[in-house]
This record gives sequence, structure tokens and C-alpha cells, in this order.
Amino acid sequence: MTPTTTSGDAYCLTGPHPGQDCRVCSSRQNGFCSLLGGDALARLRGQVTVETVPRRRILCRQDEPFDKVYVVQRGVVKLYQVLSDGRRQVTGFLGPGDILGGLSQRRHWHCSAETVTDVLACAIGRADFSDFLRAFPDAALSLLIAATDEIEALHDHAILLGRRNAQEKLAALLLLLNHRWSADSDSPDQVQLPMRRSDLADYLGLSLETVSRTFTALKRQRLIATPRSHAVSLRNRPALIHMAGFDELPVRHVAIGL
Amino acid sequence: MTPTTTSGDAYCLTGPHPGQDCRVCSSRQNGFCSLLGGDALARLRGQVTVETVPRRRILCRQDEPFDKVYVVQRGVVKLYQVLSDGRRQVTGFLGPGDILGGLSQRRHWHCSAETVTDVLACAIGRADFSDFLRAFPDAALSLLIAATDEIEALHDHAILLGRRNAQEKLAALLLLLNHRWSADSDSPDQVQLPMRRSDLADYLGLSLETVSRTFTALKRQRLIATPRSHAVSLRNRPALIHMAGFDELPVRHVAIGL
DNA sequence: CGTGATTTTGACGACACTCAAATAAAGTGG
DNA sequence: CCACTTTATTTGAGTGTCGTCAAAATCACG
Repeated sequence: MTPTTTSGDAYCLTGPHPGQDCRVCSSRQNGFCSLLGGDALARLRGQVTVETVPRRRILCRQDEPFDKVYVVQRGVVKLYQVLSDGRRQVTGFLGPGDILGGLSQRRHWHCSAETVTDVLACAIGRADFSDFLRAFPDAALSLLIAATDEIEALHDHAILLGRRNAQEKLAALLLLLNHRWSADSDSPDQVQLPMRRSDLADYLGLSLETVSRTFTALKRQRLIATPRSHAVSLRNRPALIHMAGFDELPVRHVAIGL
Repeated sequence: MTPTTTSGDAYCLTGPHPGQDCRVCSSRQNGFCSLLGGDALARLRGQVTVETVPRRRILCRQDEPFDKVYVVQRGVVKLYQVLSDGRRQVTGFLGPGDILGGLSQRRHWHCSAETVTDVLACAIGRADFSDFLRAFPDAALSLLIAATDEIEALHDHAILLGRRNAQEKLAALLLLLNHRWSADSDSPDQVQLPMRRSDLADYLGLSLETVSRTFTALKRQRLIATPRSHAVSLRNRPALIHMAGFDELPVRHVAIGL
């Protein structure tokens, strides 16, 4: 439970009052910070600022130079690219423990990022982060592994976009988000979907109407139920897994947004 | 020119007689090896074996444990995943200087890889490679940057798969491959496509028939010409760029396959 | 030159998109 | 707290792009 938050926002996964002391921050156990040793963490702490960002706020815009690296503590961020005519592709969702920002040749944001919920995040200057990785090669290596895992996740996204139909896409997404964000919660078959249908659509390469229709189709087949439109319960996980074409769910990793 | 090779295989981009001496290997200038310092390279050389692989040979299969890391010197490799019912998604093509293999949590191949042409590659044991990165933090950092660039490339692939139509997809692919493999060749508007139409289709999330139809459509619009079915010349680059929805081509980077 | 593989072209159908309206949910001010 | 407005989601009807199936044409290779 999360006693500090008001209502049933189960997508706020982290513990009480994080931000001041890493030892009580739940991202210490799971996310990026769990990859770090005590000395590395101590170094970072001195350079980090904790930011509270309300929902639907733009964190960064594609093609602008990047100044900061964020580590999400609480809440959900969506990453997206837009084509000149307005078509959008959501390239990922970030949750607690995930990283926004990194080291690319271009040193510019490649995606835009917008908070889906209220977000609590640690921020560090890009140059400081770069220096930090130089000073702690083990951390750099851990980050390289995370980046490699992110590449695998993006491969999975590619086969989803290129070779799955609407039902398979939605089934896969629900299983994936459940796996990332609710696997060890008190209601393991629940998924909170704080984002809008159009965000899901843009992640899945569908129109928002098709997403909506697909939700009702899955409900009719009794594979899921939606007590509220942003809360889904997986009623028949084996069938969903079969529909999604999964043989095993991917290893959990620290997601990276750029 | 490449006097050592027999015919007009312009997709063999590297120089003469690579493999024995890194100083005369053209991948020294462009690809993964260009990221390394002299001492790092010297360390690697002792552990590398040079492998010649004929075309259409499987290099690795998804879900098998990975034993080696390859650096492609010459030729083209395709990376793909298959769904249980046979649907395929090609997740990328590797050319000279690109890497196959890396450090993921799972330590298993995430894709299968097959040579499209005859391939010359340097191979190093996974454990040796891991040790190498630990011994040369600068190399690890360079690889992290490459991995980050690969993540950006995969984001671009996602928007291609999710939000572009057939013509836009093909235009984008032709520009991208031209940019990666022919930008500084003697015929800058040529693209060699050694892979089959079905491979292009599986990369673009289309059927091979649609790819073929789209080729003829682009030819009718005089945007391209195909003197041979595996050689394309870009006749109207601005129009192709506009069709693909590019404002700028991505930075060239060392591609990474897993 | 002949055989098999690959690519192209054609006809038809289906899945997902577009446009449009109705319903539901969330936010706002009295 | 409720009425009202705004935003988001669902549902419906019709269309179009791309997929499937099938056959012809072209290419590669022995």
C-alpha cells in the first residue's frame, strides 16, 4: 500500500516519502539505482535534484539538446515521436526505476517525453552523469547491460508493430505492463493504465477506435475485465499469453528513454 | 575499389585483404574497431579469430545461449525473430563494422541471424569480450554510446512500422541503407540490396507482394530505378526524403545485433 | 539451355482506418 | 455537492490499403 497518496492510484508503485534518503526509496531495490554500489550512489546523491512534475507536462522535446538525465521514482512517463503531419508513435512508457536520458552521439533528445501521471523523478545534469560513468566503470557496464536489454525490448516492440494483429497487440501490451508494474503487487492480475486510449493506440500502431473495439472484443471473450476504463484485470492469463504469442515474458530490466 | 573480390559485389565495402592486420582493415576506420584505442585493439587481436561464412548460413538462433561476439568486416547479415506460427520480423541488417552479440541479462540470443551474402567477421568469445570491456572502460563507454544510438535507430524503426504506409516505408529504407552503405562510395545514389524481397518485407512489416508492388510504384513515379532487381538507384532524392518524412538522416553509428 | 527459386502482376477479400454520433467520465464553477 | 462544460471513450457505418491466393514472368545456377 502507499499510504501517502490519496486514492487508488496503484500505478504509483514506490514506497512512502522517497526523494530525500536513497535508503528508503523503493527504486533503490528495483530500478537504475539498484545497479549501483554504495559509493557510486553516494557520489550521485550530491548532484541529484528531486523534481515533482504534474501530469501532462512535457519533460523534453525531440531534437532539443539534452541537459539532464532523469530517474523516475514514481508515476508514468510516455515517450513519443511525431511525424511532420502529426502522426505519432509512442516508443515506450517509463515507470519507477526507469531512466530518461543517456549518452548518444547527437546529444539531443530523440523522443519527446510527457508525464502521464504526476511524476517524482531524480534529475542530474548530463555532464555530471557522463563524468559519473567515467568515474564508476561498473556503473557504466551496468548501464550498458540495461541498454542491451532495452534493445531487446525494442526488438519485441518491432515484431509487435510489424507482425501482430490488433488483438495480439493489445494482449501483449497488457501482459507486458502487468509484468513490469504489477507483478509483485497485492493484486497480481490487475493492470493500471493511466495513459489514454490514444496513447495505447500510438504505442501499438493502431487507431484509438480500434483499440477501444479491441478492448470490448477481449472483454466479450472474457479474457479481461475493465472495472474502470483505466484499470484492467487479466481474467484468463494463459489465453492472453497464447494470443500474444509469448512463450516466456521478457526479463525485467531498467527501461531507457532517449 | 575492391580488387580481391570477383564481380560487382558493391555491398562488400571494406578494403583489400582484411583480417590479418587491423591497420589495413577498413573497419578500423568506420565500425566498432574505430571506437577503440591502439592498446585496446592490441588486446582484442590476440583473442579474435577471423571467420569466413558463406551466404545463407545461420550465425545464431534465438534463445540459444550466446558464446561469441562478432564484428562484421564484410558482407551483410540479417537479424530476425519468428513467431510460433512462422510470421517473421526482420529487426535489422548488419554490415561492415557492425556488432553481433553483446551483454544482455539473459545471455541468450534474442534474434536469429543469417548471412545474406558471404561474410567475413572477427569473432571473440563472450567471456573474453566481457573481460575486455572490464579492462578497458573507455571501450565500454564507447559501446554504451553505440548501444544508445542503436536504441534511437530502433525508435525510428518503430515509427516506420507503426505509422508509415508502404511507400513511405520503402522510401525510408532505401534512403537509410544508402546512407549506411553507399554514402561515401563512388556511386552515391546507388543502393545494393543483396537481401530478398521477403527480407525487406519482413523488415518493413509488409507482405513481399506489397514490397514488389511498391517498387514498381516508386519506379513509375521516377523516384528510383532498378537496373537489376538487387540494385537500386535513387533518381530523386529530395522527393524520396519528403516521402519518407525525414527532416534529417540519422547519425551513422555502429549497429548492434543481439 | 533447362530447372528451380525469386520476383512481378492480377483478382479478390479482410482487417483496420476514417468520419460521425452517442455515451461516459473528468473537470469546473456556482 | 450538483449542474454544466469539456474531454475521453465507445459504438456504428462505410471505405481503403494492404494481405492472401494464384499465375505469369524473370532471374540464378548447374
